[in-house]
Amino acid sequence: MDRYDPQTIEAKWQRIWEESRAFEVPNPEPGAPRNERKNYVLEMLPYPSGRLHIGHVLVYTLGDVLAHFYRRSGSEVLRPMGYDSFGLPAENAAIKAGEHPRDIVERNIEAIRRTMKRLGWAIDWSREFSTHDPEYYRWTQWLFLKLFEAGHAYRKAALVNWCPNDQTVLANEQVKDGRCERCGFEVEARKLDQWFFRTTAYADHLLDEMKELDWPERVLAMQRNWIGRSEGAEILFRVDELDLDIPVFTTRADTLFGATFFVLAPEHPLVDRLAERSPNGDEIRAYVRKVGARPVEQRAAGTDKTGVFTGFFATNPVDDAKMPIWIADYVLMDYGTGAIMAVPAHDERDGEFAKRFDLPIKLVIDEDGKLVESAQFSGMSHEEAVRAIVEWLGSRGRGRTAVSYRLRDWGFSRQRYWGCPIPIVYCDECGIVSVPEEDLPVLLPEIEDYKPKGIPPLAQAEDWVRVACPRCGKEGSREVETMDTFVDSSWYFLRYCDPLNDRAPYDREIADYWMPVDHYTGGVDHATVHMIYARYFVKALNDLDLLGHREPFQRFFGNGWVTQGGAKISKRVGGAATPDELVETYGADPTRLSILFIGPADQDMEWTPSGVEGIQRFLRRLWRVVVEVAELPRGSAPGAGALARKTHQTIARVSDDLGRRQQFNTPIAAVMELVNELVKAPDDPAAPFAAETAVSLIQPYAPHIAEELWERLGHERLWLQPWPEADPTMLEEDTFQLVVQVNGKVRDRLEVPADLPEDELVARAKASPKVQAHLNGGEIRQTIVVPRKLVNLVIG
RNA sequence: GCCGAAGUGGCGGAACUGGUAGACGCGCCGGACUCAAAAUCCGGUGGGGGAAACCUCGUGUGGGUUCGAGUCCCACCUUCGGCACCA
Repeated sequence: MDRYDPQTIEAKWQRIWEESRAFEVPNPEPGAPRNERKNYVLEMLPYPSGRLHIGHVLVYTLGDVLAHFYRRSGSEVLRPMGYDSFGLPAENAAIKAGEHPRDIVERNIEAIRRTMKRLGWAIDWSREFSTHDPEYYRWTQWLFLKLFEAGHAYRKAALVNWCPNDQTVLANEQVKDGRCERCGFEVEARKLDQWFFRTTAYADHLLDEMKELDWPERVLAMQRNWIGRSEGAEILFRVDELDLDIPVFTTRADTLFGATFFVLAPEHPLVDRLAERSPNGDEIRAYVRKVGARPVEQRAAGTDKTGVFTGFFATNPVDDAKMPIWIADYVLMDYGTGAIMAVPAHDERDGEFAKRFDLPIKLVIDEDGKLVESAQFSGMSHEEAVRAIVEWLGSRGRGRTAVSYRLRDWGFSRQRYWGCPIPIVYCDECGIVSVPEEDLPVLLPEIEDYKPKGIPPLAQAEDWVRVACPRCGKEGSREVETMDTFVDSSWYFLRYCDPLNDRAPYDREIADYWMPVDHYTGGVDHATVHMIYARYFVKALNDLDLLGHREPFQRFFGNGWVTQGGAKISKRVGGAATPDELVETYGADPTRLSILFIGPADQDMEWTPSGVEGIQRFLRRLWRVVVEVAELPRGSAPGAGALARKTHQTIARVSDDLGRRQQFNTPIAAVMELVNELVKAPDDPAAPFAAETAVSLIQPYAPHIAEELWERLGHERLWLQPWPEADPTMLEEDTFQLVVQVNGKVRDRLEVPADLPEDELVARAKASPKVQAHLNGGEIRQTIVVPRKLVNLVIG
């Protein structure tokens, strides 16, 4: 008998799958009815700034298991793959290596593809693309133009992180403790005109439409936090000297009588006017200039509060008290209205500020949470008072209920080279002009030096920048900023539906057929940014009538982190085993099984080689026993013995775990149990059935060995075989172990026929000598019978 | 501070709707095969007591509901994750 040799059989079956294009799936014919059996299985696409690591093996194997399971269960499965190949990490790696980012990225893609094929993942390779392909980003640009023309994309001045030493804009991730990650210089804030998508316009849609999603609660909670909807009121405060009203957002209208001063954000539009008319205008201007140079992220909590008095007063609408107006950087311009009423007694930050500048503190809520010193509202609870005060203000035209969000508009300009060019021309006459559709793609130009230095690198490509205005024909200049890579990944799942389309990003009918993604898998670290943006994109496209769906990802599975030696694996950690090394050492099937066997895939896990060794033992056992069974003469029907029942039970368990429970470790244990039983009884009439079933059930996890053994059992193309179905009548044993409890404690276990009536169960329970000993002749007050489980005798 | 998830043997983890706690695997112990080793196979393996039958304790802590709680309820502790000068 030959031994299990993973390398040989894996190469064999990978060649067969490739030659037969086993996992390609055709698109529907035009006009085809919607297929209820379609199933779009997708995992987040890899970022090719490096090679694959064990974390990828987990995600893509998990997707693979589902794809095989759903396909064999009768679904038409779409499972594509691509590469998120634009972006900063690739560009930084390129700068470091002195190479072109394209060369680095394409070399990595080659290596990643090879690794993916060695792991035997069942991917439809005919749909593969990279986001840096002009044929892809052409359509990224096209979609941008649609959004721009519909008013979803706009330009406004916004602060960026600026490193004065490197003369460049830094992404937030490149700023550590207020300093440039590379050179250590203190980061400054600079105001730049930049591109934004109006994600805030979708805040309520993003929130409300989450209800339809089949996502883990923790991920939904993350998105809710990120959107940060809070309900409160907008209240107008009068400034008599300036003859104007300043609106304020508050969730604590009940504390209005405790407001003792008023604060504006340094960027508030009224600040200039106040400075102009104020005796200490110079001081105000100096303060605003000073704090304005600090990035908003650096105005951190915990540091001493700073501020400046303007000399003006606002009037409290409830009691006409005069409140001094201050300017302080603890108030943020981009939340609420950029102005607050300060209630030092009941707000920690206002309290700190009041102590620092010796401002009055007025208590308006007592220990019982009731209002005091609040005129006719005194004695009310928090909820009552909020409602009553806002109503009172409303009747005088001084306030109304309002909602505020933490979510910001998505700033997607990047002052970098390696990204999708923004198809816009600036013209002195016409302003901001779209590049006409027929001129797409706007190709990323080749430039000498793409290192960042003060101006965006694309500005160096002068011939490229100078271009005739598409509208008036006079000389204009191209947009030199590029798009955030999250734009690329906000619609890639649509392109997979129709990746070769050269007339549109996708055919609407085809996208509507495959979408939404039925099963999305990826790291929870992308649960907010990427998955909020993708949801926003799909909703916006839906509103533009470019798509028939409003959500991209119906079901989401957030996989855990894989650690090795305690370190989180994101890049290649020294000493960590790579997927290629694992495949060479153990084989693809053992690697795939062991990563999913460690534990629940949605929790963090530690990868250790000892796990693979256990899996290898299991696969060798499987191999031996199946080959042994295959060589025996084919006997009679499986019958209804213990092994046949165990086999049906295993089918039911594995199917339920994969389909309903989304549990990926326990099916492996279930098949191991079955194989253990089979090893004990290879001569059982049900042995061939058990062997075939074990092979069939393990196929999604270990497709190579499964295919090889399937062939040896005299069949072919297991990957096309229907998923096994359990016979419900075979799931129950004809006897069961009756648990007998006395006062809830297990005292005996009796093997009894399954069809025994209840009174007989009780009779047998009482007859047990062990039970007798514990009954002690006492009177039985209550008898509980759980059919097919237990009898509990309660004595006094 | 607000929101969310999780605490079970030496280890990773099972136990789905309240009903035999510890499936499966790792490790460890003992045995078989072997000149020996590897591989493989068989048996054992939560703590305490007992020669044994068996008894007893046991799922982060303290209460509660229930005939019965790892599972439900209340309070607390710890760990991890998200948000956070967000008014």
